[in-house]
Amino acid sequence: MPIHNADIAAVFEEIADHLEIQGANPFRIRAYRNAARTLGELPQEARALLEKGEDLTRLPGIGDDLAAKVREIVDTGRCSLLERLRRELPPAVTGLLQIPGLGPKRVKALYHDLEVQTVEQLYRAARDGRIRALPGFGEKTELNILQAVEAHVSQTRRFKLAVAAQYAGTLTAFLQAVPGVDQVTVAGSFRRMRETVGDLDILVTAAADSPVMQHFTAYDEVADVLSAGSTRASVVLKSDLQVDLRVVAQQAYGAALHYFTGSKAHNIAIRRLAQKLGLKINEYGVFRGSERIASDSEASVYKCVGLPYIPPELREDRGEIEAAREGRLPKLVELSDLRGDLHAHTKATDGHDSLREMALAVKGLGLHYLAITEHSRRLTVAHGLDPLRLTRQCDEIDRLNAELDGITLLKGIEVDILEDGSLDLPDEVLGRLDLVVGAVHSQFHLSRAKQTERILRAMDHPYFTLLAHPSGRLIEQRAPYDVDMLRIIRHARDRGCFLELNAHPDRLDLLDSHCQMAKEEGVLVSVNSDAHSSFDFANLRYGVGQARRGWLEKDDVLNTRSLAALRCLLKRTM
DNA sequence: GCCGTTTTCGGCCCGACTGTTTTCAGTCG
Repeated sequence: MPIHNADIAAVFEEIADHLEIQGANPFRIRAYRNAARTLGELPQEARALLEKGEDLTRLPGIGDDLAAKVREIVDTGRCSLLERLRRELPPAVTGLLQIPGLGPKRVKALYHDLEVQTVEQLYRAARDGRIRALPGFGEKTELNILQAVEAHVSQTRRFKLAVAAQYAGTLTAFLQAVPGVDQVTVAGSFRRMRETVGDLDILVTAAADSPVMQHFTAYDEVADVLSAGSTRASVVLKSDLQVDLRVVAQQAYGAALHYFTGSKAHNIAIRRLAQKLGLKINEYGVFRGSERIASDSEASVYKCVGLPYIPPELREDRGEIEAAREGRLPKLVELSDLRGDLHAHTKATDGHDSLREMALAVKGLGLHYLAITEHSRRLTVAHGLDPLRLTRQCDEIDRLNAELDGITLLKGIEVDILEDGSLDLPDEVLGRLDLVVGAVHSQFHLSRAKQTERILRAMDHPYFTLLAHPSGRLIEQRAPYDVDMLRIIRHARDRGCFLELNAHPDRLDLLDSHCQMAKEEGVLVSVNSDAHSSFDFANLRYGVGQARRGWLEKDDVLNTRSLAALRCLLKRTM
C-alpha cells in the first residue's frame, strides 16, 4: 500500500497525542505536530521526494530524526516509536483527547485510575458518578464530561462558509444594536474565507459599561452557554454552531483583530518574530517592556515586526511571512476586478431563470459578459441539451445580444467529459460556440491514472476551453476524484486551456493550493458562479475569497479581462 | 525534536475562563 503524506501526518499526530498523555516535553510534542502539519500541506508526496533522493530536512520542522522516521514509514509502512507507544497505552485512549474539556492530564488520570479507554467507557464512568471521586475532578467536571460526550457523539461538524455567513449576519446585527457597542467584526477562519468554519469568532469593541456580554448570552438563538466572563464568552447556537465573543477597548482593536483572526500558526510565527525583536504581542497590543507601542490597527502590529499588512486570506503560515519580508506579497484579486462570469445555467436545463433574467442580473452587478453553459445531453437528470436544442439556444442568444445593451451573453456549453475523454457533443455544434466548458459528471471512481488521462484527452480536443470544477468534490459530501492535478495544470498550459474556480459554496474547487499551483505554472483561473438562478451570482464573493487564499492576483484570473481581451484568449492557439 | 542576522545549546506564543482549590492546574482558542 502506498504511503501518502496524510498517513505520515496521522502517525505523527498520534505520537504527539501519546507523548502529551505521558507528560513529555511540550516542545517535543509540538515538533511532531509541526511536522504533521508540514507533511499535510506538502504539495508533493514525501514518498516521491525520497525516491528522487531529496533531503527532507530542508522542509520546515523536519530535522534528522523526523526525516528518518518519514523514511521508515514510507519504506516499511510502520513506525517503531508509535508501536512502542501503543504497547504502553492502548491506541483508543488518545481518541479521548477529542472530547472537549479533556486534555492529556485528565485522560491520563481517567485511564490510570478508572481504566477508561474508550468514549463508551468514559460515558459510563461519568454516568455512574465514578469520575467525581478522582482528585482534581468534581461533580461539575463530571457533568461537563457527560454533556461533552453526548455532544461529541451526536456531531462535530464544520459549517460551510456561506451557511456560517447567514448566522453571522443576524448575530452581528443584533450585537451592533447593543448600547455602548462600537465595532462588531467576525474574525477567525470566517474572515480568512476558509471554505468551512468550525465556529464563529466575533470581536466587539465597546465601552467598559456596555451590557454586550449579557445581551450575547441571552441572544434568542443561543442553546447553551459554555463560558461567560467579562471579556470573553462562548455559546452554542441552536444550529450547533459555536460562537466565541471577545470584547476589547476600541484602542486595542487592531491587535485584538489580528489575534482573533489567526490562523494560530500565523500568530505564533508573528509573535516569534516579535520576541526576537524584544517585543511581546498579545490581544491588547505590541509591547516593549510595559510600554504599548502599537494596537489600534492590524497594519501597526505588522509594522512593529517590520512587515507590511498581510491580508487575512493569506494568514496560514504558508510562506506569507517570508513573502511579506521580501516585498513579494501578491496584490490579491478583488470581487470588483471581475468583468464577467463564464459558467451559468438557465431554465432550459436545470436552472430557474430565463436567459434575459440571467443577463439582467449580471448586468446589475456591473459585469459585462456572461457565458451561458448548459449541461449536455448525457446529463439527462438536468435535461441536458442535444445539438438541436443547443443550436436553438445559440440563435436566441444572438437575438438577445442584438437587443441588450451593456451586457453580452457568450455562447457556451458545460459539456460532459465521457469516460474515454471524448466530449458529449459533436464538433460541428461545439465549433459554433464562444467557449466549451468541460466537466466530469460520471465515473468518479476511476483510478488516478485513468481519471487523469480522461481529462488530459478532453483538453486535447481543439474546442475545449475551460475545465469546470476540476476535482469534483462537494464539501463535506463527496471526496474529490483522484487526479494528478499538476499534470492537468501543465496540460492546460500546453493546450491553451484554463481551469475554473467554481464559486458555489458547496464546491469552491479549485482548492487554494491548486490555485497557487496554477499560478506558478502560468495557467489562468476563471472564477465562475455556476449560477442556476439570478441569486447565485452573489456566490462569486466566495470564489474570489478562495482565489485570494490561493494567492491569485487580478492578472491570474481569466474573467478579469475585458470582453475583447477575453475573446483573444479564448481563440485556441493550435 | 527543531532551530540559529545575537545562540550548535538553550530557547521554544500568550492570555481568559472554569472548577477545584485555598493559590492554581487544566484546557482552550
